Amino acid sequence: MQDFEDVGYQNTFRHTSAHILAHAVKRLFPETKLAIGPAIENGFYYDFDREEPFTNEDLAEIESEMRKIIKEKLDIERFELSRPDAIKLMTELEEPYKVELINDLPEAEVISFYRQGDFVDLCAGPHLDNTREVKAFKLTQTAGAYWRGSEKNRMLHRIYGTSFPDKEMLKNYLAMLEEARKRDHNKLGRELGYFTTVDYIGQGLPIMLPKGARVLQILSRFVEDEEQRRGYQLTKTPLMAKSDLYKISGHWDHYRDGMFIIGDPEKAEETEVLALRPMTCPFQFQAYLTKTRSYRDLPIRYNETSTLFRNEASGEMHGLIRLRQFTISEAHLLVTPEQVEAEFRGCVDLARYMLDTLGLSEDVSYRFSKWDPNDKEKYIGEPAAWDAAQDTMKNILDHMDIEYVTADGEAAFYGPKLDIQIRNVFGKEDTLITIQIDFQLAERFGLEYTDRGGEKKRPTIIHRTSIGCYERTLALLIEKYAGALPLWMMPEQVRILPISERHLDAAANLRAQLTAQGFRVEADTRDEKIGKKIREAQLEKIPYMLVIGDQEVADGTVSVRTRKDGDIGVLPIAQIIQRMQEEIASRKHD
RNA sequence: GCCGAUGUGGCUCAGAGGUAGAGCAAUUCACUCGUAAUGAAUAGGUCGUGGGUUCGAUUCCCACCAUCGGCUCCA
Repeated sequence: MQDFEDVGYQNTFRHTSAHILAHAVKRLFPETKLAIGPAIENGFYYDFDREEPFTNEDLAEIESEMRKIIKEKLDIERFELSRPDAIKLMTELEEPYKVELINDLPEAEVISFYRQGDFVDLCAGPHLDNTREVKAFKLTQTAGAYWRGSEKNRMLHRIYGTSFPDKEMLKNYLAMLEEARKRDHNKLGRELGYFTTVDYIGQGLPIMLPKGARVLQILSRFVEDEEQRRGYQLTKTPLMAKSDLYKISGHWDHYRDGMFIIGDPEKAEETEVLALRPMTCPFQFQAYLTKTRSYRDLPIRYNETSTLFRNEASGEMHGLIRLRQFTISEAHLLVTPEQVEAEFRGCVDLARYMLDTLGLSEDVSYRFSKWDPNDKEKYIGEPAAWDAAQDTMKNILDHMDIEYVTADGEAAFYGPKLDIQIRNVFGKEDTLITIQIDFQLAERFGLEYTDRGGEKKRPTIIHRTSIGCYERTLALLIEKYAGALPLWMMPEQVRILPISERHLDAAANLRAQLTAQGFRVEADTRDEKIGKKIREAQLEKIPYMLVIGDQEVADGTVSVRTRKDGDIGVLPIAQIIQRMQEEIASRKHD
């Protein structure tokens, strides 16, 4: 058997699985039209066009048909056809999507097909030799998906599945998914009391409960302090502005669907039209514009813990990951062309420092997001400015030890981005941090500085975040640590557990003592058995549980349990304080 | 926005066309307790919202809202 760790083989394996899926669907529902069915990271899918969506019962039926096809041990054969013959074959089989695909293939492309029994599919391959090799598979879900990924096209029915060379591997994979589900911030974050949502408040507008709000506060204080150390100046700018501002920035023309607009743009002559801010840039630029600037003043680094509002489409919201209102560690750096590289590096360095401190470094990858020169709707500015900004960024990236992938059409509307992508427990990727170079907005806003020789110049603008959007970061932290956040950012660090009523005073005293030392500490003073109090504290992932009873009161000690190591013994209070202080100071994470 | 699923007390879940249950949690009393789940009692739901069908709906139909999984979009 070949090595399943080999990505090439794995893709071949999953791709053949997709063909078996399509084969089964065609047997059971012959009127179904085939679209495409690739291997993906953890499995495969196939898109089908048919009137009725697939039900769970259909899936079970398809699975058993797939089992039959595998048992039939069908050989998989490749053959090639000329373009006219290929089109003829697919037309005969009434597969319009395949015909469309063939027509779009480049002139020189070899057009190949794969056959297994009575099933034929247009396919570049490669494939396994025989259907029997797919020993273990499972259809995991159905979903809608647009033909060729465009919302202008027809929505097809997609079936997702996964497959492995043996049953044990499938079982392990499904068990891993089950574990990931337990860490899902959207479930765990609610259970642990970090946040909630209310249907009459609306989508993408979470209530941050005391624990969640506390973590956001801890993180933002940490970020603001660190940025101050690195020469940033904090601003506090309005959450909304007149439409005039966004007309200058380009948001009005290029981002209006993404904004919450107050007032009626149709009656702009008579009434005020405002919009909640989707980004902070134009506001911080106004701070720059308050006086004339010299090259000696640059770089200027404005940071802000900035709440933004984006009118995301209704189906986009998800837990704390996609919101309509969120708060981001925002900054804009106004720099001379000579300073761009050093300042950009500084931004990357800060982002990496943040990721290290949070313990997320291993989960990220870097993406160089460029514009799409053909999409005039989405972007502002001339190709020359884009080329300059992209060349500058590429040059910097290539001189840093950063491995990155390039993505076309992922830029912001005003400039290219370095996106730091993070994978969550399910392997799903999102942008956590972004650093952008902008050669456009300085012109639009008339930002300038006087250069050494006395001439007026445009500063280059770096847009960046250091830790990303706080809510999203919290979501990833909850998943990363399964709710057991590192001590320094834990909303409740210590819980005191008096064994009986006669230890309540001692518990209150200890609580006061620890609070005075700066710990976030609570006491469980309910009339409950000690075992139950401990159990509940464990479920809440409280890092330190201090049990206090007769012996401890007499000796000035506490019985210490940690969520990680369990019972670590009876220690003098001073000693446990020192231990916790050291752990907090080191910002240790497991 | 599109496709699909879901929505019963704080949580997990039963239930059925005739006006709702269980366990855990909560409250009270007893027990004053050394690593969750002692006993007794009490309270808590117009079954997501609004229409419609029906003698009657939470259960059937429609619309809307929210949540979840995808697509598209995006921090």
